Amino acid sequence: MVVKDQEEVRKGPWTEEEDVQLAFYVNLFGDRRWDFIAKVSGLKRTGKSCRLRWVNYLHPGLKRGKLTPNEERLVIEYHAKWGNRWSKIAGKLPGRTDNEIKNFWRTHLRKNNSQEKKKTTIPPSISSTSISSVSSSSSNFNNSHHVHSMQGHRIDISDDSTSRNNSTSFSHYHKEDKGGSSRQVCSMDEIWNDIALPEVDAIIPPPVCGGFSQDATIMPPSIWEDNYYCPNNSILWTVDGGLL
DNA sequence: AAATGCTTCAACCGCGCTCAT
DNA sequence: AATGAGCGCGGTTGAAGCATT
Repeated sequence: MVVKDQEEVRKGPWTEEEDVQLAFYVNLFGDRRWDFIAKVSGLKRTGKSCRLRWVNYLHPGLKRGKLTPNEERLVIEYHAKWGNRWSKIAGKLPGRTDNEIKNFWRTHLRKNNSQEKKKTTIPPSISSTSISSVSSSSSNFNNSHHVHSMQGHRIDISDDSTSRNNSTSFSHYHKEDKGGSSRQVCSMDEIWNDIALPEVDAIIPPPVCGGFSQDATIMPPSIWEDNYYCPNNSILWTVDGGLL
C-alpha cells in the first residue's frame, strides 16, 4: 500500500491561481484523466477534487445564479419521477450541475418542511411520492427567497426561462433507465463533451504559460456565450479566443 | 450596531461501478 | 477471472453571507 504524502494534499476552497492552473491543464489534456491532471498540473489536489472543481465551478458551460422558475419546475417534476438521481436530473437542465440541483432541492425541501410544519401536524416525509404532490402545485415553493446571484461572479446569464433554450438537446443523454447494477445515465462529462465537441478542433493550445497568473490563457468556450468570465472574475475570453 | 439564527453553496467523503491490466 | 486504479454519484458538512431581533 502506497501511502501518499498526505500533507501535500490541499483541501478547502480553491484559489484563483489554482483555478487558472486547473483550467489550463484541463484544456490541455481534456477533462477525463483527473488523477493525471492533478499530478502534472502541480496542484496539490486530488484528481477527484480537480474534477469536482471543474464540473461544478469552472466548466464554461455552467449557468450561474438561481434556478429559473421553469428550471425549478423541471427539478420538481424529475425528482418526482426519479428521486435523488441528481446527475440524471441535471442532465435535463443544461448548464446546471448535480450539486447545484441537490443544493436547491435540499434548500427548498427545508423551506417546504418548515412551511408544512406550520400548516399541519403531519410530518412531511421526504419521499418522492410526497414530492409529486408538491410538483402539482409548485406554488408551494417560495421562489422569492433564494438568494444571491453567485457572489462576485460575472457570468451574465439571463434569469428568465428563455435561457433554457438548450434543453431539448439534452433529453437524449439518458439512456434507458437503471436496469442492472450500473448507472444508465450519461455522466456530466459526456454531456459537456457533446456540447463542446464540435468546438474541440478549434481549440488553440494555450500559448505561453511560464507561470500561472491572472494573465494565463484559457481555452475559449466559444459555443456558450459571447464573452466569458472566469468565476474568479479575473479572466475573460471572447468568442475568438482573445483575452480581454 | 451587535448578536444570533438561518440559508446557501462549495467542497469533501464514502461507496459502487467501469475499465485496464 | 481477479485485481486495483480511476471516475462518478449521492450524501454530508462547514464557512460565509444574509436576515432578523
